[in-house]
Formats: sequence, structure tokens, C-alpha cells
Amino acid sequence: MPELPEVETIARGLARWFAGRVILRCRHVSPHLLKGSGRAGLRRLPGRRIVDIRRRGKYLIFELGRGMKMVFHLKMTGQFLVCGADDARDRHTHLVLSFGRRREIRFRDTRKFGRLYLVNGDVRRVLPETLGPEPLDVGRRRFLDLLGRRRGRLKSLLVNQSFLAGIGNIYADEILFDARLAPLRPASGLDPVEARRLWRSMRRILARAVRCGGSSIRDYADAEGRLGRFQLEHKVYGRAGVPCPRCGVAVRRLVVGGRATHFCPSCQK
DNA sequence: GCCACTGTTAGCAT
DNA sequence: CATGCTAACAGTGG
Repeated sequence: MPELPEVETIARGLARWFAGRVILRCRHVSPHLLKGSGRAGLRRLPGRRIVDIRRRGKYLIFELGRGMKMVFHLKMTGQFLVCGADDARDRHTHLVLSFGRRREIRFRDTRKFGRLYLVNGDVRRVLPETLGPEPLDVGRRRFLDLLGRRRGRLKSLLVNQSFLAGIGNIYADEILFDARLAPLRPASGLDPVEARRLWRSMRRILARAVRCGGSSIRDYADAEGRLGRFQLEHKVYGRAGVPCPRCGVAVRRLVVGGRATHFCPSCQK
């Protein structure tokens, strides 16, 4: 479930406690996380300082000393845990970074879709070439321009990482509800007022979700174990059959581009 | 026990 | 450029 707000929250929490700290030890517990030759790079982690921890799209990036980077994608169920060396470790823990005072960062992932890439120099060498810009960095004019170049349905476009990086299923549905736009609308068919509303809603929803620490639907928690609060503000996601908070008509659920999609059939046009 | 479903994304065919 | 299907994997709920 980690989308932009969740990854941002995790990155901020980790950076707060671990920026500037030196990795003492690295234990790679499972082969899934890091493929093939990348594993050799793990030996070069001990002794290296964590300069900063930041986010790009849904990727979490540890910037290390001398230009080395660890780039994580959490996919569906990846999570970070900050804990003590003696805390119980279950079979879904795939990587452990040890620090002084017996503190550890652990990467845990039940479905094993998550990935780690090690890179020297530019992170773009491991990010997809097609990765779109940051939603919160795109100005209104640029957004309208990007939108005008695309066809296809609004819902599919918002979750497309080559359009904008970081929006997933939950926030796409919440953004479209906020913008009062139907998920099946063709992206190219918006008038300027609607397009501007979509840009505003995107910024509003993502910024508010970051302030809330993301959405805890199933098992998401940040690295310090705190739950997000934005799920309390969901208006349509996961609420099929519940009255729309704006007009009272039952929220509908359908599948668009293979993704569950929730919307109000009455006030999203 | 079996089957359908779940937040992601890459790769492939159409 | 867009869409649909599959696969990677584990847990949950009917």
C-alpha cells in the first residue's frame, strides 16, 4: 500500500533518527530483495555513513557516503521497522542494518515483491527511465500541458507512474472525488476549469495525506510503528455502498484498468 | 480445502 | 500511445 504519502512519512521518520549515523553491519537475510550481482555491493555498506534518506515517487532512497545509494521499492507490503537488536524477528524480515547502541533498521515484506537496488552515482541508473515528475513539484501550467498530451481514462492516468510518480490506487480515487471528476472520463476531454480543479485536488489530497502520516488500511505503519490517520478522511476508497459525504448517493465500486475504483456516481461528472 | 481478492509494477501481446 | 493479461508472493476471508 505504500504510495507517495506513506513513503514520504517513512523517509522522514528514518532520516530523523538515522541521517548522519554510520552503518555498522548489514545482514541480508533473504535472496528475494536484492537480485544477482547487486549482492556484492552489500559488503561495502558497513562503515558507510547515511547522509540522508529521501523519497522519489514511491522509491525510498538512502544516500550514503562517497556517492553510494540504496534504492528501495516497497511494492505492496514492504515496510521498515526501527527496533532493538534483541526484538523478535519473524520470517518476513529480509534485511537488517545495525547501528550503535544496538539499534537496527529492518526491512520486512510478507509478499516479497519489494526490491533493493544498490548504485554508485546517479539514482536514475536504477529508476525507470519513464518515471514521471513529482506531483507536488509540478506547477499548474505544466500539469495542464502534461494532461493535454495524454489520452485514456483519468483513473488509469493518475496511477500511471510515467505520468506522475507516486500516486497509487487510494490517492487516485480520493483525488478524483475531491475534484468531482468521474474516473472513466477521458483525460483529454477536460475543460481548463476541470483540469485546474484536478491539479488543485491532487495537491490538496497528497499534502493533507502527508501531514496525516499516510493511510493505515491494513498493516501500514511508519518506521517507528505509528499508524497513519488519513484513512479517517477517505471519502470513497474502500467505501462501496456507503453514502457519499457530499450528496448521500451510495459510493460505487468498479474495476478500471484492472484496479478497484471507488467513486460517487452522482457528484463525480 | 478451495477460490477470489488485495495497495505494485514489468514484460508481453494486441 | 493505450489496454489487457500474466507473473512475482503471502495472507485473509467467504
